[in-house]
Amino acid sequence: MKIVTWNVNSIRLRIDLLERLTDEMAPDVVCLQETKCPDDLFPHEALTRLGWEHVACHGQKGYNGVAILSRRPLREVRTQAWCERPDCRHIIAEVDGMEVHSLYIPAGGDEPDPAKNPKFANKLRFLDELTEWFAATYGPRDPLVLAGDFNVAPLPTDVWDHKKLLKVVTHTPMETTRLALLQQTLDWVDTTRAFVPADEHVFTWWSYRAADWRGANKGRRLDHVWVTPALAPRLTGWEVHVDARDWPQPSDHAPVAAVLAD
DNA sequence: ATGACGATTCAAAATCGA
Repeated sequence: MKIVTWNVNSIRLRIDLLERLTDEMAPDVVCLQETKCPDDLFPHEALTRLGWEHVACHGQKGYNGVAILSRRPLREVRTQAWCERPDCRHIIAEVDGMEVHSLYIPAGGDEPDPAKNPKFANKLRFLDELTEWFAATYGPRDPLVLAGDFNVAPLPTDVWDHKKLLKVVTHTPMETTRLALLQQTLDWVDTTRAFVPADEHVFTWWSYRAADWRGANKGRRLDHVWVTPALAPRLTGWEVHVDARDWPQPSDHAPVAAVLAD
């Protein structure tokens, strides 16, 4: 069972890249973020042609949007709203005895000060609400997968320069401490870091503004697949499909995979 | 320090991303 998460940055614009992802990564489940597509315009027919017969989507016009694509049937599809906002950022479905969550945590704007920047305040509240909800709703023995664009780079090696980014949104202590609290709720296993030592850099996002993204390599690890301890013994592999950042008209995020034994 | 890019939207310039 291979689970991929990808911030696609427009599902309609990048449907051909989703075909390439399907071919090159051969996932069983794909969690998408930033689909930027209302549900009535979601490209179901194109996805069916790619073999994605089971699709759950939760989208709106222009912004946000999440989806789950699956080879096998999805059950109990539902969505979650946060911070009393209409944003489409969280969809949940059961597949093969697991509950899969596709999650898009807010970016948070530029200024990392909740008193000055309402978007950053909203991001912190979003993280706090998630933490309270997971702690109240589930236990570590529930078989859960939490995958998505968390918009937080938790470890010093999850950014290209830890010191330079401490005051940059995605890597501030206000965000990383909150993400750590979320991780503690169910003793979530960060699947990429189950394989890559904490002193090694891993990135999943590179800005569109870099002239030479690969050469400069000023990346951040914003995309994550977490599993509960119930699923952790089945974890057998990981991948960041970095080459996807070089596909024609790419997303600025690379797909991230976790592999679980069947 | 600024801007660099890219997607979307009542279709031109603004907003958002991170």
